[in-house]
Amino acid sequence: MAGARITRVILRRRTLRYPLSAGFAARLEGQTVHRVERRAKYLVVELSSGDRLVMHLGMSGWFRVMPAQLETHDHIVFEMSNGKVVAFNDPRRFGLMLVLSADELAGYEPLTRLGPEPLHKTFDAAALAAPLARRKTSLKSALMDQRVIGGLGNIYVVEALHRARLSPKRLASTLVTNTGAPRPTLYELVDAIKEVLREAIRRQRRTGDGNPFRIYDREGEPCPRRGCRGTIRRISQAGRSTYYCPVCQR
DNA sequence: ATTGAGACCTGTCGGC
DNA sequence: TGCCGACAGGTCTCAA
Repeated sequence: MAGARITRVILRRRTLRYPLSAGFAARLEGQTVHRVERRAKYLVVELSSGDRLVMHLGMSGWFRVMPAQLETHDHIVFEMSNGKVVAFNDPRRFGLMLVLSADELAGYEPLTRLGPEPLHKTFDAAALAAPLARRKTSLKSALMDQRVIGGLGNIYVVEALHRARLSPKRLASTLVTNTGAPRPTLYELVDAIKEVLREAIRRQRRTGDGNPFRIYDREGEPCPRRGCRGTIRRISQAGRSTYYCPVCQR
């Protein structure tokens, strides 16, 4: 899409998580896409008009480029001046699309509230220490909070905690000393978070052949850590499934 | 102010 | 085969 003009927007469904605003398509048609950026789990498309198209995939949203044919849940279709057709497919309709002016974007709370980007150069143990110290909840729940760190979801929190050998049930504040300094385990967690994300980006997609994760959705399987004899367990935390090894994650 | 539960939707899967 | 409940990658709102 970047560099091309949006020639037509087809709304096959006018409501995703929210109803699309009146004039949604009109504000997009005729605009050239200057760039496509990402902030946490939000996609932000900068248009020649100065407007921004903000999108979120929710749970089940994804894009197909040049689909052979449109399917049931292809709710929004972008036709581009370079001939590309991009379809947004989202069965559960937890996804989101809206057009904001630059000013509106700057004040858009879901974005302004977000915590730091885990792959940004300045993200480190010190950046996590303060928000974790304040929390009275589990480490798992704290990392799921987008104000603490922007862009980690259930799968990658689970994977990072296993890699860092940290129990998801541990109190978030136990990774920080009483003077507010990161404990050694917090440095390991930060490294683990960066690793799981970089690996996921390298892999490009969740599904290829089977489950690509070490822990996620592997209840009952042996812990993959070398030398560990534990069995992966599934528990529920704040309504979400957590997978972990009770033997090596402490 | 923080936290967890429930809601929003549809599809899939396992058990009976 | 068919039905039913549980569960799914996220976020918002609400009550405690």
